[in-house]
Amino acid sequence: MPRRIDHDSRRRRIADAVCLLADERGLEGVTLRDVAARAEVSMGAVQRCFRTKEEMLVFALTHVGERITDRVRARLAASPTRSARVSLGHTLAEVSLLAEEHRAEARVWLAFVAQAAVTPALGRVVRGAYDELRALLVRLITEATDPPHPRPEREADALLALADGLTTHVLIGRLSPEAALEILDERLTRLWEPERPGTRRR
Amino acid sequence: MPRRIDHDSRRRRIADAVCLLADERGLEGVTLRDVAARAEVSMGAVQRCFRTKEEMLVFALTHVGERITDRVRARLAASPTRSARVSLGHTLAEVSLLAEEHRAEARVWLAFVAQAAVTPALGRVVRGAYDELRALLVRLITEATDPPHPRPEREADALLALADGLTTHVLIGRLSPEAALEILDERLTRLWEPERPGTRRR
DNA sequence: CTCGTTCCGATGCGCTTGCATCGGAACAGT
DNA sequence: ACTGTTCCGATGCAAGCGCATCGGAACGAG
Repeated sequence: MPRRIDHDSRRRRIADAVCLLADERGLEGVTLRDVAARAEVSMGAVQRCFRTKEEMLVFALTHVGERITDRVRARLAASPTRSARVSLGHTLAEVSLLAEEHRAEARVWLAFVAQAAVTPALGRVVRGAYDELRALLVRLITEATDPPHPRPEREADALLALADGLTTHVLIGRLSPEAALEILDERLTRLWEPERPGTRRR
Repeated sequence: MPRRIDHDSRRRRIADAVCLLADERGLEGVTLRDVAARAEVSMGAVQRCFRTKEEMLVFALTHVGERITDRVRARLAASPTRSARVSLGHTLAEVSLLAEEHRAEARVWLAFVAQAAVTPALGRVVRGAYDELRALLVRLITEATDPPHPRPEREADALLALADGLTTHVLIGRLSPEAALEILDERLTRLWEPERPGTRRR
């Protein structure tokens, strides 16, 4: 048997390097050479781990996606005693990557999402991550409302889109994280208001 | 005097070519040569119009941004008789670029926004476009609500972020344009409901 | 120790990139 | 017709790209 190398850890290491570079210069700034340098491995090692650049990007994207969804789940599991409303709020804040220390992750995610709109392979991964988050939100919404929300899926889609948009606007410097949190919170508050069409309309 | 060339129209022609390519392959697929070919001019012409590639991208981004804001304004001006609620709805739908024929524009915008998070020059342009749209929304919200909305700016930010997020999710194939419209519409309906905290909360 | 196998660093190839250069085409004024 | 000015197509260049190749290092089994 030949020498033992932990491929998985190396792949993760490379994925982290991809994220670092994508955060600094965007996805187009990610080249095999620079990735290898950042991961402190040779180009040959990178090529052994991933047959093509796209394969590497897909892996890195999956890696980030899992890190995010895992963190969201963990945060949820860590405080099961809170009210459903608070859980939902914390979950959404986590999804929005508003914390300062996750800003880089948010930039990377945004870069990947944009590319995912034109690269099918990336699109599948991105959709997978969102599907997972949505399922989680659906569950939270159902648990949190009494009587149960009539369309938790629709509500989850709305919240997910809002969180995403807020992240983007924070990233381009148009919104402060605090403002984004406020908006998210206000939106959640309305979740517990019954619909009353026909009032105060011009 | 030398031969007369309409620089502005050529610049716009080149900007359109940039958008076409960005739509197909993302921003990294935009190269000077391909742009020149798509615009059916020589590379020399492109270089004469824009000193650097970044200058070209900034111009193209500005071009798209103006096209979008202009269209939104036009749609608003074209039907001043409608109720404020309807105007707001149409405006937001336009901002979200949900119409099939604007899908390409949406992809281009998303690509630029993602890059804007790491390229200051692009960031300024993107922020400018959003500022304009926000001002417009603030005005519409103020006009549409009675009594006047207490924080129209915050509301405008929320709507803008939601519209943006919805656009993104439509682009990656997670939401149908119809679903996005529904979410937008429901969100608008709630604009006319008074806040009633404390009800039906678990 | 000697294989047999697995791994990878170095190197190079073919191509593309953004950008600089420049000779000459295209005109307006005289 | 000549000149002066403005423009641009073609070409070249250094750098960087993704990827293929391969000799030898590293190690376990016998």
